[in-house]
Amino acid sequence: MHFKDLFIPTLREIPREADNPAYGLLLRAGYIRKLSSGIFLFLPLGLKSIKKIENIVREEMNSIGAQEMLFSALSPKSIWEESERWESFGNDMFRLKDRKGSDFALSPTHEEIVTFLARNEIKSFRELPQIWYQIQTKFRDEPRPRGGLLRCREFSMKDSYSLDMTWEGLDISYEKHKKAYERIFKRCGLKFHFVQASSGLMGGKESGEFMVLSEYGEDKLVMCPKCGYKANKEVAKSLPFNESYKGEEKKEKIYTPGIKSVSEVSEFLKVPPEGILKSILILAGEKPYLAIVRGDYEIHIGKLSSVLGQTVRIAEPEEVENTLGVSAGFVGPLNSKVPIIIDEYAYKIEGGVAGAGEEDYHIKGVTPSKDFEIFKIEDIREAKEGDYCYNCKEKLEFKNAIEIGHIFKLGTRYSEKMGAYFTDKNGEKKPIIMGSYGIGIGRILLSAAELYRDENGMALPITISPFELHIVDFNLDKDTSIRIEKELKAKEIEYLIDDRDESPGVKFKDADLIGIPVRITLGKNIQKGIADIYLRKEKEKIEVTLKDIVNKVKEIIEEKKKNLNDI
RNA sequence: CGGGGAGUAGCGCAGUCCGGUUAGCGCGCCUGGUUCGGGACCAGGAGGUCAGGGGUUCAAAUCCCCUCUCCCCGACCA
Repeated sequence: MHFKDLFIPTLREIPREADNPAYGLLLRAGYIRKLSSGIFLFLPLGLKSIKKIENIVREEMNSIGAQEMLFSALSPKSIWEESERWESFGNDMFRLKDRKGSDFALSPTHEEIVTFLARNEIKSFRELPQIWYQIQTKFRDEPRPRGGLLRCREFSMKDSYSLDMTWEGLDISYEKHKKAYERIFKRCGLKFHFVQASSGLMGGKESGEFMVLSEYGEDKLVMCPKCGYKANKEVAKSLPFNESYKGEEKKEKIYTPGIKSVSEVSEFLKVPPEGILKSILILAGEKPYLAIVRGDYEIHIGKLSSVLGQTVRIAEPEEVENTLGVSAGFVGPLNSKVPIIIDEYAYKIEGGVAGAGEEDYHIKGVTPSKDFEIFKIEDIREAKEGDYCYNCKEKLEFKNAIEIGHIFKLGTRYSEKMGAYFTDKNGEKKPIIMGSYGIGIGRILLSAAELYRDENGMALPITISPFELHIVDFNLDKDTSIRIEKELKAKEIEYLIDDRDESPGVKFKDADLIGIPVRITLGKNIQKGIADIYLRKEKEKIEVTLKDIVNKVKEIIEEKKKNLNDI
């Protein structure tokens, strides 16, 4: 391919909208353009990369027996009502009406659609298991799109769904996906981590995420450098960095007018935050609970949701007053009217401070293990910087990361709600056991750009680079160029030849920016029968005779591909 | 949804506070010439509803009101 024949609008400067370097590079290198917040156009180079990524995904999905399909982007309200997600997706779902006024969604994910297909078509255990996948555009009306391809409102995703008849079967499907994902990301040249994750809105039993470390990532990873424990902060278990609080156990009610927050109480009563029982009213559906954590921690809605088996939210101030008859800030666990879920470390407090459950009063000397009735003792606090590893007590590391893949064991949530049942060997009707597995295609590109960028541009892994070879041609000897091009074609090397009438500097700068991993320069050395090979990432220059150059390049390319593809 | 910032040529920006020639600069673009191993040089040139709408004024990029778009931060932790 000739540079002139491709639309590659490179930019000299970083567009102002680029909020992270990798995104800035993709814009500058002419891979993508933004149409609107969180909505992108893929230009020739970007599309070529995306297609290569998709093909790797396809190959690996097919290798585990997954079958490619294509579902619809539009979906009717009715199936979302069946799963009760028309509500729970809330504003994140793009909705529209057809001419008759019926409601539709631009699908943010496809569990409902798969379940619809499965319940209509899968009748017998003989038809199971199945793994179905597609590469499709998803739509999510993100409250705040950002980072270019990081968080989009319209984005391409590979999503697959496993249908099994047993829980053991689900475990196998999950493991298959995990292995396939590892191969996919390795072949795409990414350095990644597999971590425990939360299943959030999807619902389900177990889930794991594939993460690429990056300071621009939106997810927080918790990692133990010693034992290798890795988890998303949303589910991370940890040990508090300080000892459990022991205070005076004599109870004393203290007048604390207007003193509400932990920091205010801490200062006013001269008690450290870890000696304060922070009581927060949460609602699981209609049902209220009091969640208690140590004052130096935050409660974690996700963990609470999994403890209670349903989505919970923190009550509004008015709801607090209506339910407990006291304003937020003085809520306390003594004589609580609602069941108490206490964090395992708040439970260890002896003689701590809590709200008195009475306006403008706090109470000292509270010991959870003696003073009030407890519904559950659980880990419901958010891990924080400074905490120690639950397993080995090493200090945990907190790092930002980009989520590139997520695998879930869904279980029977969708099949039961939507009626996807099969008949087993014994003639019994059973819900299909499902799994759901996603990969963000665009995020792979962005992550690669992030991982392999330098001050001049990027150096994409050869497997996902739009081309394998970039030729900077100074047009000094047409015959040689033509001959080399012929040879490249014969050897099936994907090349981009820059024979534009531009100054050398411009061509080199563009080549560095675009990031094709192998380059040859056809310049002055041609007269001596020599051309230069330059390895973009390694920044190595090799001089080779014109006679051997194509063979040498082929060798390098094959070597690079082998390193990534051999698993 | 709340708060902050921004919108001026394809891109990056100045000008706006304090209204007043023909709205500038760098890069890019076009023409001609010279160059040609790291974003070349010379000469000439094109390109603007100053986000949109309304208002104030003799006069608005500049002041006021409304709308749209984009970016950043936050979103109930008592």
